[in-house]
Amino acid sequence: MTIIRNGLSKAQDTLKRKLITEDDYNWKLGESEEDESSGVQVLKYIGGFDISFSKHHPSSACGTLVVLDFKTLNVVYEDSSIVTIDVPYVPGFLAFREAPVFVQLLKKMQDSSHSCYPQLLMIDGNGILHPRVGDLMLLVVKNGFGSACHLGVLADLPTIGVGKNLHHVDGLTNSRVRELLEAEDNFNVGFIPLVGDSGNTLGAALHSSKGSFKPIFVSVGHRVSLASAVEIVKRTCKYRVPEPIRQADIRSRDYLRKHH
DNA sequence: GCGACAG
DNA sequence: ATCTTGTCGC
Repeated sequence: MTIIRNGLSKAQDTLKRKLITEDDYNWKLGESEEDESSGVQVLKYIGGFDISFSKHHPSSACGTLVVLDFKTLNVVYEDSSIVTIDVPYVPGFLAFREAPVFVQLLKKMQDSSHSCYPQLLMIDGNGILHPRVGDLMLLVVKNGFGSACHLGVLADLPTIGVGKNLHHVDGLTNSRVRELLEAEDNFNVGFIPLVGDSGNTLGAALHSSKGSFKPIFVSVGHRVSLASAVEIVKRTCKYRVPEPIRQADIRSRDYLRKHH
């Protein structure tokens, strides 16, 4: 197992060299006034990706890519694919299971020059809120490289990582996060920065919808800042899980049920 | 040594 | 991730 982890870590480090953790895109969030009429690009198409697995066939799964209209949150594109996944799940290396299907679905959309190709993707898993994988050429590793980072680099698209559970890393534990959330002295507008023992801000915990005490964990995937990521996630939450991910989740499960 | 460990 | 019914509440 340790030999496997070493190989996966090395592959992760290679991709990590391309990671960008700041805003790097040519559109805006389309606040109100200066929208489309002013000529600037506005964020319109947000993609969501998820995989569901079969109960009796653990190696067969369904990957689903959806695209939603940022403003209406309507699903404007959907594509699912049944695949065989033999790569085992190893904590810290989730992306290696998801990457093949993800790339296949995205490439299909790209090749067909679809009009609603996503400007940004939301991934169910973490971004830089992820365990260290070792030093990178003597450089200090400032953050991890979760599946949202991994898929973002592969697609060369901005990505946001959204976890439903906390992956304990850099001293961040459920009890620690609970303390931070309860100590709402930081009456931040709904989210708490997650600062690890290293002093780095790895993500944010936020109560995304009214009826959920359980937070979601947002972190930078690729080519977006944490501030932008949080803002975008907030705007796409009708329920606890942001719509792009929720829709991909629901539809991948449905598709798998119908076709297996 | 033991437990923890995204989906 | 997946195994799973009802149930309490807005």
